[in-house]
Amino acid sequence: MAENTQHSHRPPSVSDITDMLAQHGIAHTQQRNKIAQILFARPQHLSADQVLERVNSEGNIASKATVYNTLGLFARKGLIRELIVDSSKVFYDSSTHAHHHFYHVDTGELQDINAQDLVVQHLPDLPEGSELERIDIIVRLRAKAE
Amino acid sequence: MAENTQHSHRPPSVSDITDMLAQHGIAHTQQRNKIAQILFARPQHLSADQVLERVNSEGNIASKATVYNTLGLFARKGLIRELIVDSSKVFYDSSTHAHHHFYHVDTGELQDINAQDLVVQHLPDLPEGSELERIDIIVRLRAKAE
DNA sequence: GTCAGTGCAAACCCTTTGCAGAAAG
DNA sequence: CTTTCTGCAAAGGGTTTGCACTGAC
Repeated sequence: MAENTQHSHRPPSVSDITDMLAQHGIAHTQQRNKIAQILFARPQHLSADQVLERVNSEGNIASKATVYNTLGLFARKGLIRELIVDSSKVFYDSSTHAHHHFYHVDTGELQDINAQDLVVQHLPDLPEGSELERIDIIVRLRAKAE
Repeated sequence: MAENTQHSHRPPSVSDITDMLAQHGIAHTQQRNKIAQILFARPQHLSADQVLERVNSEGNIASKATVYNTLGLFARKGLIRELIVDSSKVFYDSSTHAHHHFYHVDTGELQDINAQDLVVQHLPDLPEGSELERIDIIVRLRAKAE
């Protein structure tokens, strides 16, 4: 049974990937499969450039345009999450469940914070006519100056 | 007495601006003064482009390079705060006191949330060797689909 | 055969930089 | 005078796009 999802911490099988794409209404192609395999190998935060590099690390699988287009598609379809943390590039998070992030400003490294470890006490009333999309919490860290 | 600061909600006078720059170790020039006047006229969130436009709305005061350089300088010196909210551009917040933001994803509009209206219940232990720089909370909103 | 997906290169846009000239003290 | 700041234009870097080609049903 193909019950792995992007929430699992075990690498999904090829058929899990196929199912995952299908469930989100995404046609599967060689390139999309490979990109999904890389993303969902484990919970991680990758830039488009890093994905491109890994996709083609063992042969030419996908072009830059396809990687960008595919990451955008996956994000729109809810398979992955765009993280806006750094003004110079976007990161893609292969975990979409509610959680937050440490961001090491010196290294550019991202690290998960479990949702239950960082709870918002009381959300203020939302402005008229708007509804909540999501709450992003970024805890910015720097190397400790001893 | 020039007691207005960027925390005030009353537009600071010219001499307040001069003092503010001096207190942050920034030499004052015609361009920097004008940019500061625009930023601190009221608490607001402006992109570099918006600042550029306003600076030159009544005559050529500063070039694009100067506006970018000055905003970067002000942010490094702590007069203003860089907001990373949108992958396409940086916003500068003329309020540096602790507070958070609503972000209307449809319109790109930013709105303040008072720090006391959105409290983090318990911060998880920070990773070894790191110290807190700051916590950014962005409440992303979309137009309500009625 | 049809239509969606892909690849390439060029375009884009925000931002940064190099360097010569201007301004401030 | 000397040093810092400014302006211009060009370069930079991540991302998007136009369009012809490919490939899957």
